[in-house]
This record gives sequence, structure tokens and C-alpha cells, in this order.
Amino acid sequence: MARTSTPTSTTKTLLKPEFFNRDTTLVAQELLGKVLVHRTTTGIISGRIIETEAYLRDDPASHSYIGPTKRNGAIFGPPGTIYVYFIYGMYWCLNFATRVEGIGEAVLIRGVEPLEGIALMQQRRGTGNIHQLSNGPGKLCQAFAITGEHNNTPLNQKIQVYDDGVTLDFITTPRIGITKAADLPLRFVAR
DNA sequence: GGAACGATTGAT
DNA sequence: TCAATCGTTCCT
Repeated sequence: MARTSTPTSTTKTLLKPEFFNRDTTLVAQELLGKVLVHRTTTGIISGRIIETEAYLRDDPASHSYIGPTKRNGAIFGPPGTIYVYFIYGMYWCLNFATRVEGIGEAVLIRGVEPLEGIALMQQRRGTGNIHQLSNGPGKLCQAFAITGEHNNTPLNQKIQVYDDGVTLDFITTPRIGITKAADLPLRFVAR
């Protein structure tokens, strides 16, 4: 993985809610290189974020488009609020709400590079292939043991994101798996 | 109350 | 290319 810069120290700074209280596209881009952590009862699982997508207001592809409901309420929560939704009857997907409370925008975490807890991820995913552990939104939630119980909870409780000084080059593409607003360049993938 | 569909994945 | 699988949404 190409890195445009490496950490100058081992400092790990937890992202504050204010990080998410900004332009959603910018947040999606800047989350690349940050480290996602889940402190589970069986151990710490972590990985570096390498793929994200932005979902905006007035965006037909966004779950928030229809306005606040019981399902999507977390998207309208305070910045950094965790939004986990169940999809295709089988998988969970992880998002972080952006902008001030009341604004329905979020960033979908689509892929991470495994760091800590790889054995736990392999166990949960049922494969030993490192490259198949968390390279998709449903896969990473399975690997990280992230489910609906985490929906609509604040950042930095059991699930955290920290900055260790790494920034990643990225490319921009249309979002995956959507039929509405499918042309918008709101997917960001680390090179 | 019923039917269609979805920000996915893995097998065929 | 397609089945798995079920909560949400939308239509009647």
C-alpha cells in the first residue's frame, strides 16, 4: 500500500466528533488511512480504512433521502454517530454520521486493511485469506463483530477511529451497488 | 395485509 | 449469472 506519509511518532489520536462535523465528501476522503477499532470482549480488532463512500442530503441513493425514520435515525444524529444497517437479509454495513445533528449525511466504510485481531477476524469470517477478511462493507462488519446492536451509538465507545498520522493516496469512482444517482463520484479508494 | 426490493456476498 | 434471506418501504 503506497503511503504519501508515514507516522512521525506512534501517537494515536482518537477522532473527535468535530472531525465528522464537516463536509461529508471531505470526511470520506480523510477517513482513508485512519484506523477503525472494535474493543470486543474477546479482544481488540483493528484495521486501516482503505475504502469509503459519501452519502449526502438530497441524495436519492442515501437511506436518509426519505427523511428520518426509526431505521435511518442514526444518520441524523450528532456527528460521529454510528449507523449500522441490515442489508439483503444477511449482512451489516457500518457508517458514521456527518454534519450537525439533524442533517442526514454519512460515510459508509467499505473496506479496511487488517491490523490487530487477525485471528479473530479469520475465525469470524471462516477464511484464513487475509485479503478476504474485510475488503467489503458486509465482510468488515462480520470480521469486526459489528452488528445492529451498535446502531445509533456514539463514536469512541466500543467502536473507535484513531489517527496515527498516516495519509493515503486515493482514487475517486462512482459508488457501488446503487441504482439511483449511480453516476456521482462519491467513492474513494486508497491506491 | 401483501409484494417488491436492497449502500452484499459467495457459489455456480 | 444467480441464490440466500429478511427488514423496510410502498402499494392496495
